[in-house]
Amino acid sequence: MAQLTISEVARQVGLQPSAIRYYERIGILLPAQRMSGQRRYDTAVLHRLAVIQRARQTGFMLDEIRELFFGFRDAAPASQRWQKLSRRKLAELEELTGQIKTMRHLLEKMMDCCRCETLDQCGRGILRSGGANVTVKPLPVKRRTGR
Amino acid sequence: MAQLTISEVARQVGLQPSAIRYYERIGILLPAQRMSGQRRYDTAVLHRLAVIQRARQTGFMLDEIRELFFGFRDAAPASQRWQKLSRRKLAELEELTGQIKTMRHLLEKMMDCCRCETLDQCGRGILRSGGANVTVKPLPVKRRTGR
DNA sequence: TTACAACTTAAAGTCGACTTTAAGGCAAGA
DNA sequence: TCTTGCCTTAAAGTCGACTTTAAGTTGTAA
Repeated sequence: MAQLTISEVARQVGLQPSAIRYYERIGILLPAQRMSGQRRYDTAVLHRLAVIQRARQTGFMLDEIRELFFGFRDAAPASQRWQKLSRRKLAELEELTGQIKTMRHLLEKMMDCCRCETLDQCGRGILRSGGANVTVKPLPVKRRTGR
Repeated sequence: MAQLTISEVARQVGLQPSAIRYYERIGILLPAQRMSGQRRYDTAVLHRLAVIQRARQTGFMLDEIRELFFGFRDAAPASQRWQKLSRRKLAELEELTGQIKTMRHLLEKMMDCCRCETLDQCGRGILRSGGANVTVKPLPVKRRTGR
């Protein structure tokens, strides 16, 4: 079977080689065999990385992905693993959706109703409506995360 | 007018004193007056912080908040400032909502349709359906961010 | 006087997922 | 032999919003 170098694998799955080394280091990819010190992969790693990418696409963090691979008894079928993790993740996503909806409502109210001349006035209004002691959940809206 | 210490201000707005010092350092709060070295605030700072909190609640990052305060000609009314920034933020939130919807669809498909025995099989399936080269936008689903 | 609480600063640490850097190894081609 | 190009590692850097730590200051109470 064809042995792939790390950069071939990276190219095929759309990652940087450094990301693949990182995955190995934190234990979501098993250590690759070496040919005179260099990693050589067979095509099975592409399946593994496809699963990792799919999991990342659906909001899983790397330690949840580790759980997907290693957090079950060995015989547990893939479908069951996905079931469990997906259920949890869907709940998280629903909560997140709710938070975003709240933010949108607030923003729209702000846009439609704010007639303030100064931000100080604005602040007074927010304080009066008791809106300042609502706990702030920063909601990590990352920009330009793409490579 | 009553002069507040930093921890009184912090308590009233639900922040840590260190956060307020941080805001001053990065320039979204003006340097406070000092009484023998210690910061003393008058109640106007509460309005200022209310605006900051409201902006954080609606997804603004600290440099956007700086823009809200200092990124306009001085005479620009608060309502106009909110208009501009909110329009932008709403667009961002809509995009985010779309991303989450995509993730949910993928997750549900995974839950309903995956009959795989092994994750390797899963990966093969994902590869076949061309799902691995979709660019991954990590979507920072932070957990336990609240103190 | 001594203890204490609350403040000050600069610098470093945190979280997650990587990337970048620095220093070096190894094989193929000119 | 030397260069080129790809590989290796460990360690440090990045981003955002803070917090924590270490070391020192100030005012008040016992």
